[in-house]
Amino acid sequence: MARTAGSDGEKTEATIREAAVNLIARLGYEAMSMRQLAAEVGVQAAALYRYFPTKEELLFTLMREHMEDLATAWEAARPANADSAQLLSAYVRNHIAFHIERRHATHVSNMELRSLSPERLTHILRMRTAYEKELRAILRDGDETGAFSIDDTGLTAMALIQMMTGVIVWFRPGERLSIAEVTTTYLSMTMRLVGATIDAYSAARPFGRAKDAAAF
Amino acid sequence: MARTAGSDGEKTEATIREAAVNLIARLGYEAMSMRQLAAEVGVQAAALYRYFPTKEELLFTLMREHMEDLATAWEAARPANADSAQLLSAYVRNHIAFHIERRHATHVSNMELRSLSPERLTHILRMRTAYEKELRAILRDGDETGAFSIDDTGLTAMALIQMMTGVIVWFRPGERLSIAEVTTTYLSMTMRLVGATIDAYSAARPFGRAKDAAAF
DNA sequence: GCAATAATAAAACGAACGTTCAATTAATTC
DNA sequence: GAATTAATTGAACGTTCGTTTTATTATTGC
Repeated sequence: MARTAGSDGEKTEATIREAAVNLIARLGYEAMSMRQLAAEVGVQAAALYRYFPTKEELLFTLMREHMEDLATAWEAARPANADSAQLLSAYVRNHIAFHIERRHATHVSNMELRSLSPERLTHILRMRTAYEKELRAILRDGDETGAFSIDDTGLTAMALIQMMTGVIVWFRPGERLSIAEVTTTYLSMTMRLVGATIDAYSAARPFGRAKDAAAF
Repeated sequence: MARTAGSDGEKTEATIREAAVNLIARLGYEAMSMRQLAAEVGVQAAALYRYFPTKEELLFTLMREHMEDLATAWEAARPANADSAQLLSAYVRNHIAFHIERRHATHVSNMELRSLSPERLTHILRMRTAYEKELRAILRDGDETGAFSIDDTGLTAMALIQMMTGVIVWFRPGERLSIAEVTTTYLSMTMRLVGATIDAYSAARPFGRAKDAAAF
């Protein structure tokens, strides 16, 4: 009938966020109804509007925070005083780890862009572009200093990001490959792709050849 | 009012298919209404049901035919009596050309899988797996004969397909790069990625180095 | 030109949608 | 322990959805 015993706004909001990410990832934003989300949370649909004014605002919040978290993770993972190969290695490691850990949120951020209003879409795309720009800068630097040999840095950056993000499509934790094995193989493919010199390549991977990934 | 002057079933069906691919690619399957589609075709919503029994059957038809066309295109493009590098080169060329040419249909086939019933989803995934299997076989052969040097053929196949299909996300005809330039650069990246030997690499690319792509 | 058939319109169906509003109860404050 | 605030319910609103039914007109075959 009304306020329920033990109800807590903060907890409810966190539960909504979590349930929304999972439901949208599974069903898609348009296919998920507010009533379905409410049922998952264990609440009536009207209660959701205490935390998010509209369905689209809920989607936008999930996406914006995901992009913010990605930027924060990269800032923390970015090594100081590192050469091109080390920077690229750190970028790849962080990207794969982050996206595997947040498969559902990534799925939402990649697939539901068209459900955003133009202004909100621009906001998210700007954050995404800023993140991709970091990779382009690493590739350009490496190409100029001779650490890499790249035909087209812009195109290569897009190819790398699509290749890495694609992991979430097929990767399932606990199956044939571990996260460490996948990361090592992707690092190997990345270094080959950018034409990294052997020295730079080895320096960025001090733990042996890719074939030994299982030893991680 | 009823049957309109000059109306023709075959033409109407073709128009529906075309409009549906474009609308679904732009708005998403769930967001596109049958009334919207009908308006685009220039017909009342009820008329659509003369050609497709349900909305989902329409989606499935678009996807199935897209996958059939992809398989057919590869059969035609596949060279006989070719070595691993030539086979891989043909696969990459065909994949990129096909997907750029049918950006919208590819978008639909990749993004709207979750709107299919389990049986129809299985059907489409089976076709997709069969197509990907061809690439895995090429990579395995090349690795065994020494033409390539690959850590994990399954993982590499997925990475390559995601990288190549990703083209449709950012490529716009008539902008900075031509299809030929994009294809050449992707070929170069692919050959590096699989660790192709220089000989096999050059043999598959008789028109010079990737940097010369603009001359195409 | 008349019968048969193909192609469409117009209207309606029930169900589901996002959202709002008033009422109600739990927790907090003083 | 009364007043205030926080959290939620239940019912309802108008709209839109996919789909069906019935009637009507254009085209085709004889």
